[in-house]
Amino acid sequence: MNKRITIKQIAQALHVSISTVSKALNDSYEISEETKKKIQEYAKLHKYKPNTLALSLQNKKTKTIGIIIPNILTYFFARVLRGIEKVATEKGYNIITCITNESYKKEVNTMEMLSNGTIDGFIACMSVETLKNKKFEHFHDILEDGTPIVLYDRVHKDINCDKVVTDNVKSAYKATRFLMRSQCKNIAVISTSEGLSINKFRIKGYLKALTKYEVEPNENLIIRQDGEENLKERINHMLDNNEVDGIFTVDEISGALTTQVLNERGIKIPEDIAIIGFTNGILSRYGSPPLTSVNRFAHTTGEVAASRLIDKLEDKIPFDDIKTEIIRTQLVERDSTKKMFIKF
Amino acid sequence: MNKRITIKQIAQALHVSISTVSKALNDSYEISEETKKKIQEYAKLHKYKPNTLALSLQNKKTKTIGIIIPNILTYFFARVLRGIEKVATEKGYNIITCITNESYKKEVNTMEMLSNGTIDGFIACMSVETLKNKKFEHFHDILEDGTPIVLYDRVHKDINCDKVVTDNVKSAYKATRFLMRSQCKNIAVISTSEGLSINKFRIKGYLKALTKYEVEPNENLIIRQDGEENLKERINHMLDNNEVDGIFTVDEISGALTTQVLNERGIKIPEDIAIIGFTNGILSRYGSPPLTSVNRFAHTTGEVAASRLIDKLEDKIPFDDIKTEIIRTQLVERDSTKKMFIKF
DNA sequence: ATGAAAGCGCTAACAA
DNA sequence: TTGTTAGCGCTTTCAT
Repeated sequence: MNKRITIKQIAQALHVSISTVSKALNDSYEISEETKKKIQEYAKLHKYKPNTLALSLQNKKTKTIGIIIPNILTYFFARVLRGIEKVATEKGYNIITCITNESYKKEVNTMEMLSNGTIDGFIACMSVETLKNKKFEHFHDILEDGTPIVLYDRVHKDINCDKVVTDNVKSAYKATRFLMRSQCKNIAVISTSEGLSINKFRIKGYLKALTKYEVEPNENLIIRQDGEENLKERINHMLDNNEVDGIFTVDEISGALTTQVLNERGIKIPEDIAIIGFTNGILSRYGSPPLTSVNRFAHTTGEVAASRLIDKLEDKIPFDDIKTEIIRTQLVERDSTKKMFIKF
Repeated sequence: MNKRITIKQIAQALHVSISTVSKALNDSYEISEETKKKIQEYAKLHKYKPNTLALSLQNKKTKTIGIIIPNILTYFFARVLRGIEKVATEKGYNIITCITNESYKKEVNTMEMLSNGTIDGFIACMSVETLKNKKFEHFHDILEDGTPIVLYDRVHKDINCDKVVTDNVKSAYKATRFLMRSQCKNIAVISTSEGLSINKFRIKGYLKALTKYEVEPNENLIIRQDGEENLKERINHMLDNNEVDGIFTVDEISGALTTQVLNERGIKIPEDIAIIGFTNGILSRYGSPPLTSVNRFAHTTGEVAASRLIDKLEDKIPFDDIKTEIIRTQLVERDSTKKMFIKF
């Protein structure tokens, strides 16, 4: 079935040696124009394509990098992937993408599987499970083998490798301050997937802003939970029992769900309650109303991670030159926040 | 740097031959329990892992499949990928994902690149560009080489391979009929990315439903265009000049944008105007209000495609047994349509 | 029970 | 200018 032609077959057909064919196809100066031409034409005619596997085996380089993604349905990760993909392609690398579905086991399996010659390096984001249980053995093993890893978004100090992250505390601080400046007095915060330290950092930023501007934090205005079950009920409950005029939603889903609740209650956004979101994704952009939110430059995150890894693979950076890159965020103003500001 | 141990090194260390090691590691009956144990222990101790590349070169099978995705930010595709990923993993296959960004050139390049030993088969969705220009040479070439391809979502009859698709006409027909049953008299339809035949089929289904129930199609109620620029303006314009009480939006973005327009105009959904969407994704689910829509079972699409391909790779189906699988759709009722129905 | 040798497709040092 | 040979890491006959 497989009709792919090999160098050997060309050699036989043309009555030359294998190495002559190899050299001719690589346009070596050693080969006469005449035979070169003959061989190249024959190769073209028969659609010769070098076998990537054989080449990789030879060079000990596969020119492909492994990407570990916890959940491809998360818009942020999909955009990171795109960023990675872009620079990988530019630099002639393939990517092999694996989705862990937030499972520790899957993460370990795939990473072990790939680190046997299939890939030159990893760009990875840990699963929630891995992070919770702090089981990092597989990362240590792989790094020890000399395979570079760049971690993005979710990281941990116990893993000594390159990292690309968002400054969550600072960004949340700025978001909260923005609400305060636009005259919100009672600001709530909502966070799902509370298991992630990332989200904890965001709440930290929120608290920091309150403290800084001398607002007493109110635990009744802080909703933290793991999934999205009952979230709308909890929000309703909070609104029933508290005065709220601004809500900082720490992830996309929370933002969308909060919008739904406010709309259902007939509350005007932003006049009655303003909303500010985090991770400016599709839900923020296409919501009703579109949400003001903290834009995370997912694409840049992917680009930076890929560049860093490839530079390492190509020995432009020594293996043990470890760095953590912090990707800035930017507030994108849309219709869910008020336009009048207090200076302070 | 790379400390990965090879079979050869084990052989040297233990003063046995390479083939003995190979056999021992594969638990061959030819090797004495004693040496087997010795070798296996040594291998374990030194974390020996067989080199995947070498194995693939030998077997002429890589156990990896190439996935071509036009745009990873499209929720539908991301979900298909997940479905593929799931069955691939179950059956011991890796996937190597490539994003074409709807570019013909990128599609050709990556597919050619991969079809040289790197992958055993493809699961692909053509770029818009490819489909528009009807340039299918690369598919023909690859199929001719004996590399199987399963096409999903966007297909063309000139490519003779397995396909997994949605019945767009029928689904659109049902969606439109649903609106009519819920007492909508003047139903508009909105479609972006009109370049795709898929969307044309959906409009066809809409027209079919109208005709069937003796409603005269009105061109003023049909918006078709390629991107999302000015879409909101056009919708507003349509609403200014026509009586409309139901809108069928043929893709997720149209649905979200239509919702925004209606909300901005203070039009009540579904009392004044009902909306029904297509491709039940994140925007429909988390919109305000959540949209009733045609659910496309993206996950199933991916699963079916992967199963089919792998069956072929493992010779459970002959290469030239070609089939087109049609994945059914299902209407998911949410808050954007009325609950009262007319029987007809 | 163990080992030598050939080969998967290719490159590269060395010989001719 | 062309060819021979060894080797990348591994499996698999075929000897021993």
